[in-house]
Amino acid sequence: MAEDKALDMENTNELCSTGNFIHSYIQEDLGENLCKIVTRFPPEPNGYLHIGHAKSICLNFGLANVYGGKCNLRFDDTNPEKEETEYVESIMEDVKWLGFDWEDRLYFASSYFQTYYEIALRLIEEGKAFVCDLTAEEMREYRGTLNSPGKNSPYRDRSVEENLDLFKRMKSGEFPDGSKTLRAKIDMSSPNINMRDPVLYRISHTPHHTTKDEWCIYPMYDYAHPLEDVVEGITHSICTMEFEDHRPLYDWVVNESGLPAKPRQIEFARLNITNTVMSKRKLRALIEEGLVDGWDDPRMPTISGLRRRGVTPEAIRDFCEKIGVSKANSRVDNSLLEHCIRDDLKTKTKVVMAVLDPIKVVITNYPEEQIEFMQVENNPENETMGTREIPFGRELYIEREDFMEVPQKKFFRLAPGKEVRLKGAYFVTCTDFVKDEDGNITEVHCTYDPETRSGSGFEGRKVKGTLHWVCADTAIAAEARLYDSLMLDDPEDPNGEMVMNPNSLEVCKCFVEPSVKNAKAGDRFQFMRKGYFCVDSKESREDFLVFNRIVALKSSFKPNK
RNA sequence: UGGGCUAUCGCCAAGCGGUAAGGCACAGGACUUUGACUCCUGCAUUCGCUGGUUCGAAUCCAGCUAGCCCAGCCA
Repeated sequence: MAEDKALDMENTNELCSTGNFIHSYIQEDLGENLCKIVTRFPPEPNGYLHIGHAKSICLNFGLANVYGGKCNLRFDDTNPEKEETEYVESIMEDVKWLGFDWEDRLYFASSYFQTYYEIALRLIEEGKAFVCDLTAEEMREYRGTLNSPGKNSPYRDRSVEENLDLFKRMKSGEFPDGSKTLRAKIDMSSPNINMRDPVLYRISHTPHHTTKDEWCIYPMYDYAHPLEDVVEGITHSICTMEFEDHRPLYDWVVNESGLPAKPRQIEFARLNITNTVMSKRKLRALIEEGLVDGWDDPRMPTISGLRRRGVTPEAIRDFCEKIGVSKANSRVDNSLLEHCIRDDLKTKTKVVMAVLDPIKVVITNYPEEQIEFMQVENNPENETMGTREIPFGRELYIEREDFMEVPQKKFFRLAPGKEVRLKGAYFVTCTDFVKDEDGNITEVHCTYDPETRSGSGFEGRKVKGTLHWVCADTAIAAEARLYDSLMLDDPEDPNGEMVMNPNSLEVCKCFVEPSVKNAKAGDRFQFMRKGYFCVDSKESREDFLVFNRIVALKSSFKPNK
């Protein structure tokens, strides 16, 4: 036991130098009488999780893990108008998929409704809360403005008895939505608007996703959240910056709760990524307007979209680690996410050949009807993945962009008279090509040099370019979906308009080598020189594979414009 | 014109009074049967600005400036 503790301290000391500011806060607290921390991830089940939530998940579960504490999953379901069971299910699936485990600590704010109610009753008895009859509009007027203080509600001085009576009747359903609220009695002249007698409870007769019509009064976030934390014994309540102004109210509720726990609220800056829409409101609108194929459209920055796209949880976790945590507004470059994805996939995917934009190649000196099998490594960087055999024949497909009738300078690929290596096969030299009446190239003719067979040890001469290819007779026709990193034309449109980038999805009729024939939904590959791909889990069929490009490979080749 | 927060390389981000970590991006070069990967090399005499304290300041003090958040019976 003592040993464990010593080990823990050693770990935390190490973290001192590399951790973010939250680590220092926790270490301060740990130094006093705290020996274990408890954090929580508290989503409202009103939509699907996105990569911004992943940052919070990694932070909360990660912190608990580092300090030998626990992290709860808690649904902040205090607003029946927005919440649905579909969302709680998807959120649980996503958190699990990301690799985190809340064990038996799954909580719902809604399961504490009775507790909140009892505490509210006590607050009323202590003269710290009152029932207010002001309409929403009147309340806004009484609240004052950013620059001027508010004034007390005319209902502020009701007697304890009257308040108790009214609040109980609110609960029993006697009053319509919006007719009354329960408010904290704090300070209408506070420079912090959150402290100007904030609403604690409102009336809503909308059925709730778990409690159905059991309640018609619902606690507000500012009242419920601190209580949830106190009840669960949360030590560090980590949230985003916009709640910083709410902290005095959070602390007020914690103190008035009468419960011993004293959670500390810590705020950090939410995640923004270049070219990426992160507003839940906008993501929902995209779906409602039918601009995307649901929450899991592979272009979406949702966890389910990233998953369907083929991004791994490891890559997302690595990304969340690399971006750091601070209080400064920031926008992380999308290239960092892409880097994390490639970095994770490079040693764990099989490298296969697929031609996305095919042009036929005829090896004129190769025997007709002949097929030979070439052995290639499944992943040159990971020998444990073994080798496979791929067929080679007289007619092949190569990438249209790998041939140029008039090559630009430093073009290492095929052009009349030029020799290249076909990966895993032979050197071929372009001797001729065929054009149709519109001037489009329809066929490239080459000769091959039998001496140069891959693996033969041929050293006679070198070529600069190596092309991927597939054998025309045995190739499998498939579909590849390429995604532009820009989903919306202008993700930060100041007017909030959402216009899809017309190139956000490009569908290619492609050919893949026969070895991928039995690929299953979710299987990932590197298509040599083209990027990482994943078999689509929704639309791929056994007899017609559909691949999503997860991310392209980097390239220093600059095509002339 | 109230309150809160933030400001270190193109983008993130360490730094906590002893003389600017790291990652991404980018640029060169080596290697290469992926123009990928890998490997080298380069990339802030300077920390929003101006003063001050100090032997010494990104770090302390003062004053500015800029950006973000707050006036839901949303979270």
